Amino acid sequence: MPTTTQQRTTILEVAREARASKTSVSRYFSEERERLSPDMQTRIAAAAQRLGYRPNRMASGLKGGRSRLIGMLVADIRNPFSVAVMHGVEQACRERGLSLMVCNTDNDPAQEREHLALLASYRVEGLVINAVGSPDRELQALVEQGTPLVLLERELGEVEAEVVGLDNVRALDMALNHLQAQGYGELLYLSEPPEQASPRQTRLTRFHQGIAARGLAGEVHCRPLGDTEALHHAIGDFVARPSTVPRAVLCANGNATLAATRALRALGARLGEVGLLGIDELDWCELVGPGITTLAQPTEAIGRAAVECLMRRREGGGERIAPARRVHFQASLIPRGSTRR
Amino acid sequence: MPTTTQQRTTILEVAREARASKTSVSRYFSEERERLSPDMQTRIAAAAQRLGYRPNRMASGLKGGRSRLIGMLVADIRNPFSVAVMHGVEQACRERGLSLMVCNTDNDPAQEREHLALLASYRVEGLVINAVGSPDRELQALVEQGTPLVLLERELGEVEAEVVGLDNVRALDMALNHLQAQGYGELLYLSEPPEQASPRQTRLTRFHQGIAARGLAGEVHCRPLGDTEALHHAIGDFVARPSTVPRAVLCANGNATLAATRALRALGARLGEVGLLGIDELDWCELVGPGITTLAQPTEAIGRAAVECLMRRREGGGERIAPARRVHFQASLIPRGSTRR
DNA sequence: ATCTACGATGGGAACGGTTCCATTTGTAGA
DNA sequence: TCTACAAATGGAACCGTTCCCATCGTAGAT
Repeated sequence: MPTTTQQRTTILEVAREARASKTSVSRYFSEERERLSPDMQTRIAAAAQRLGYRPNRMASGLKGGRSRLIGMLVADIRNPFSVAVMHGVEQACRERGLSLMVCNTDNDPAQEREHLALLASYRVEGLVINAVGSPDRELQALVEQGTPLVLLERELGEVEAEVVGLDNVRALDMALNHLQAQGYGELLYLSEPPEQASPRQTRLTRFHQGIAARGLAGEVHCRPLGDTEALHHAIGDFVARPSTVPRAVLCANGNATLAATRALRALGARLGEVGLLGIDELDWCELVGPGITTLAQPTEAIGRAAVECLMRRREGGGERIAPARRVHFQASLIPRGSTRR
Repeated sequence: MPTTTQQRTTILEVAREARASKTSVSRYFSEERERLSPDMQTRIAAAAQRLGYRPNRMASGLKGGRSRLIGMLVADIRNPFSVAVMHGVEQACRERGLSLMVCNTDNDPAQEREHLALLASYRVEGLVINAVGSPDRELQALVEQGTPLVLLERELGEVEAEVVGLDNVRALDMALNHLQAQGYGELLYLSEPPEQASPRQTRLTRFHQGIAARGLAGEVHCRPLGDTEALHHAIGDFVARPSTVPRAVLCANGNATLAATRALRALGARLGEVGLLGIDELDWCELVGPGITTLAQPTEAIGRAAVECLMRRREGGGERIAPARRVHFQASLIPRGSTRR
């Protein structure tokens, strides 16, 4: 009883069926379809339909052909923000007839390198990167290979690539303005440890500048969020300290907001009495206590913009004229009860 | 000024550098490494290292060789449950030296077909599928082509493939037992419209059986969750209706839990007084009000199991002996304040 | 009428691997 | 000493495309 491992139809079979050469069939499935006579086109279409032909991407990827594939490297797939951006990327790709291949690096620089190499070997036509580490070498190789790159949020060393992301400076200003307007005078800034040139770094710096400019008191807790003990301790101290000025916690991203909310809950703090403002809007922010005030990022727009940059680059072809640019998006404030006293 | 489109190193260059044939180099990077003499191995390793060689997956995938690629089709990437499973899949893949290519279908059957074809054209060695529609034809083609399939949760028509997922019957029993034990006597079951053979269907059926067996009163709301108005109306009615028996809402998945929480909040209902139990554990369930009781799925385990099935199938090769199996996982109850009166 | 140009098509050499099969060499058994 | 066999290695065909270049008409220019 032979296993019917039916072979997929190849371009050659279609060619035979359509009484054409494989070159013509190849053309039909590429950008050069119009170069074929109408008669030829219908013949090929019919034959391909009849045989259920689909070009083998492996083969075409091999011989320099366009892969119609975009790669995306995500640092943490479990972060809703990343997923939302990814969704925007996806939609933009679909509209252009591109497919998206997503790799998650799980915040591990080693895996980042690994996956970058993988994507390169698939000859992706463009790459959207949300980096953890600094895989400069790999990225430089990709650039030299001619692959357009777009970095999310984070600029990387020497690599010549556009950066798409939030206008972090203005976002922090918005947050501080709001907190000050609501009467909070002592702030605790909560962030994961900022690496070099990351948005975390930008936000942190602006926090310092911002409180100085406004005459607010502020302190900072930058530890891995996994260290719950340190976190609870820090927040507990901050909340319990005797003072006449209302206090608020400012969270640098969604994970920080989650951690802070947990800590405040454990401490029995009333939201609003202790202010809480988070960067990144999440499903549940409206549901906790009086609602958590957030600064929402236009995630879909960021994703779409990334793909647009990619495409623009690709058109530009070898031209190295366009210098690496930064595309900034504005956050929008969603005020809720957690910053109302 | 020529663009330095530096070529990637090929197997041939490594072979030259190592004073070996490309066959040997190929062997070194495949399962047959031990067939090479120790001396040869070190030479090749050194050369590859020196030149930064990485095999081109496109090329190897072409000539019958294994692509070392697993595909995953996700119905809704924004669903945290899907992402969690995906994370399990990813880890299992990594441990086996496989790469994972993820496609999101955004709950659109058309895209589902499209992406399935795409993955097929990349000659993936296995496919983990979280289906929306019923792309039987495409799946059947893949099966005949010899690609191992694993379906998440959902069984599909004729397709011969393993199914990995929750033991929905027992999960519902657990939920009902808990609610009854906590004294809730009238239940509202909230679900998105169940399609054929979906886990939603299984859960719904068991709900009906379960309340009958326990002598509970129950009703069902199965509408798209996007229809907020209908939802609020239904929950409002349920809550406001005069009755002496405590009432609870049972949510069929994470999305339903979110929608129900919003509705209850809008209605000003106190959680616990009106019971709430959701299937799927989410980050925020512990944070809302007195905490929301959930039935957690072992998401990572499900993901890992899916990959294991795939690999087992692949070993089995042409053997069609092993019939399509179902791998069941047990949910675990996380009791919180939303089911405490 | 001849030349040129261009549009439509096809032939065949890559692309970078894998794999079948042949060759070389070392060694144990007869 | 001869044979047999296994281990180590290399040569070359092949996988399914794309792309360069050649071919063949035919229409417009000279």
